[in-house]
Amino acid sequence: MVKDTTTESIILEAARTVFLKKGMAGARMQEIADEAGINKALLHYYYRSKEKLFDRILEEAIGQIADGLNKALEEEQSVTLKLFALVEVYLNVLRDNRYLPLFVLNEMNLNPEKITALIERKIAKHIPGFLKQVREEVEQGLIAPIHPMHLLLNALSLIIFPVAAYPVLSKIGGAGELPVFEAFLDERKPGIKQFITHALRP
Amino acid sequence: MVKDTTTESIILEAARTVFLKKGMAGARMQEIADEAGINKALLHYYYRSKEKLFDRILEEAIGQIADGLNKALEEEQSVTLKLFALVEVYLNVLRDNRYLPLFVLNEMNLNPEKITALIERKIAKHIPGFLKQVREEVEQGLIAPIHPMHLLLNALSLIIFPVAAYPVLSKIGGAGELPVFEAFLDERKPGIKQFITHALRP
DNA sequence: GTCTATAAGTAGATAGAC
DNA sequence: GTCTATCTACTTATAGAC
Repeated sequence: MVKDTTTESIILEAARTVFLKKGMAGARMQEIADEAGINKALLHYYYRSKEKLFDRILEEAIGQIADGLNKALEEEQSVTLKLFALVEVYLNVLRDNRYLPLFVLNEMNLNPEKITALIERKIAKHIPGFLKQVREEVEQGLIAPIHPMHLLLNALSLIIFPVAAYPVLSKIGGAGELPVFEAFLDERKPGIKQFITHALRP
Repeated sequence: MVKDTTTESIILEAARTVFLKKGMAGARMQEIADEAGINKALLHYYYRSKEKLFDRILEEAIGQIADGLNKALEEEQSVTLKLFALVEVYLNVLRDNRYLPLFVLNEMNLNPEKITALIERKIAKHIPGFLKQVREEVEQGLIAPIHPMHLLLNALSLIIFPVAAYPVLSKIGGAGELPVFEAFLDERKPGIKQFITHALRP
């Protein structure tokens, strides 16, 4: 993969870094310019306004989340294996984008209309099928009875929350300190899988 | 409970509403003044600066989280019942403060030093004891083997994430719509308890 | 395309009347 | 204590030289 070095992509990379960490309200065009090693005027030359630049980054972020969900749920597999795939896919994405969840959740609260438009068509492709599959496996006695939507929610919670909360968690760990971020994620993978597996035993 | 109607408490209530929803960077003193039905100058009369007012709200918010955790873990009960208590306590708090988790997580990312100082002494009182208890119950075969810290983390994830993500989740629900917020929380309580119970069966 | 300089608008904070 | 008016600093955005 050749790294893009055009001014435009350098700006996007810088905008990603700043917006993801600070959000729309907290980000400064000056900081993005500094991060990109250019000046403010050039940002406006490529993207007319802060909002347009932000929208670009936001759409990209939602795309990552949607892609992960769709990729994990589209394969023809058991419910358990689909959830395992979700663990793998998302934790790999989050390893390089630890601010992604908080960023999207935040902007959703501040600007529901904007995100709703982006999210509805991208996500939800494979969700109804997955929920149906859960109901079937429950009926067949393959997994313990559970509300399908809550199962998906539980899996997403176990995957995403610890990543988003890592900075806080590392402070309340008390005696048993939390390992550094990457090692922590490596621990979570089997931890989550085991927890889900146990919970779904019939 | 008699509602406090002093100017000071009216300001705090307004600041709570605005800061919790928009964060430090997104909040505007003018908006807080409007919400309180007073003017900007008066905010500065009571709290010298935006930051001082914000700090007051932040400390309060962290207090709520710490109190919930301590209250749930301090009783002399089994691991499972402590986690059940955590579900009850937190979901009751979050019912009236749905922005609480995102608010704290965000500000932690933006200003780690500030929160770290507040969090370390308040939280972590009962956590080491709880972790030890988990290890003991595992050894005694009362619950399935699990890493104590991950169990606590899993419980917190299942409780908090769906609340924080509710606005997004209600959009990706697809066919099976999510119920309104309060009803959703009522569903989560037994849902989480069941999931944890199943996962911990030896 | 990229820069410097600056305009225009906004937000936090203060002065001073009542 | 509470208000109106104002100051100062910051932020986005544009004009115009190179």
